[in-house]
Amino acid sequence: MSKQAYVSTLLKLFRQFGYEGVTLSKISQETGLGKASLYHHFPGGKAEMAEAALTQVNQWLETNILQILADTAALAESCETNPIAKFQSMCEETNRFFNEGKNSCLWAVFVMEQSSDDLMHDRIRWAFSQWIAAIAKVLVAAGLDETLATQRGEDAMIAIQGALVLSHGLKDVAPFQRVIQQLPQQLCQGMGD
Amino acid sequence: MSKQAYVSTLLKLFRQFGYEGVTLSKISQETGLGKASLYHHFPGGKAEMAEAALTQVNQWLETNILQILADTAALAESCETNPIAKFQSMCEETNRFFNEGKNSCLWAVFVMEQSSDDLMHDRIRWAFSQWIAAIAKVLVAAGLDETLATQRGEDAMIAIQGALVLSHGLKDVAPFQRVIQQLPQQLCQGMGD
DNA sequence: GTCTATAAAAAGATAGAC
DNA sequence: GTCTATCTTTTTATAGAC
Repeated sequence: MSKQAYVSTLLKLFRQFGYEGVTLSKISQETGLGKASLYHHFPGGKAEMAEAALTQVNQWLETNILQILADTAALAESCETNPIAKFQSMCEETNRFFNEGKNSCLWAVFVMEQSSDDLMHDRIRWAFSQWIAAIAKVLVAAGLDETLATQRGEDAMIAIQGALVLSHGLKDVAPFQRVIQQLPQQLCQGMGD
Repeated sequence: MSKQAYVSTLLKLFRQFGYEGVTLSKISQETGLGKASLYHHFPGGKAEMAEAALTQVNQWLETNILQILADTAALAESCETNPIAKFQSMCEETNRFFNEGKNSCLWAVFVMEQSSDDLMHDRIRWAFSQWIAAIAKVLVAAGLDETLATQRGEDAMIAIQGALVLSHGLKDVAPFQRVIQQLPQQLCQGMGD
């Protein structure tokens, strides 16, 4: 089992139970590693394990979301008039990442629990900001006003995070599914359609 | 110090740190009660304390939100054409309850953390459902299609919960403030205006 | 109703053998 | 790189005096 696989297990646990809800015993059980072995891979203990999980999420954001949105190749021309295709790709990735709404968001869990120290919280804030800015940049390139573009980026974040909370609360992924499906249109409303 | 005051302290702690993040030591510190005294008031221990906090939130919902929305007096006539005043009252109450966006939502924290047992989760699901249904009922009374009305109720929940998450993530209450301010209009869009 | 004292269990973390 | 064994601290919870 590779280190990446261990981190994936950590991510699964932390986003499911929160930082305080995860114990080394659970981690040991899920990874199959003894506690002492966990400290070999993560000398900083539980805190370092949570950081590793956060790193994986932020890397997912960079690789699978920010890159798509910032991509100026191929679709560039049509995107300038209507970037809906980019937002559809973004939503597909997001839907997959959150397992159709059944997973929770590590950022939300850590932030709501106030378990993250200043350094972690800064990295979470960075993630939210970057995602919003990347959406806004696409919309500005398509001709939208900058203030409105940023607002729509925020609204997209709000919709995704809120839908995850509601779907978990209702034990029904339908709200999340609806949000994911409507989001591209909403982001592009009033544009070249 | 009355029992209600203790429960308010419990609510403050649980929504700030989550179920697992709160320890009896913290509770003892914040309430000024010794641990043994806490068990006098809440024989069921930490689980019962969390239930009491949830009860207080759900009672707030019934008293300050559901009642306003279901109220058929006074404003009834004008509300039939445009219920925006009711939604403004709802948003004012919500804004106060969440301390302008600086508080988190106990439902969201418990649900995301998966700390709540089936019974608690059912009470949280009830809360979400009732709030959504109450909004939808107002909109239906004002002439909106039932399916669309329910969708708008869900969207309101999504907006509130998502804005809380984002505002905490960004350490900036502006997104929550904007959502609260825009919500009444959004709920009533396309109606008697 | 509150306290001191204490128990019992579980938590995070380390030493040292293999 | 993984393990067993152990340590320390913290946590939940209780007994019993006042």
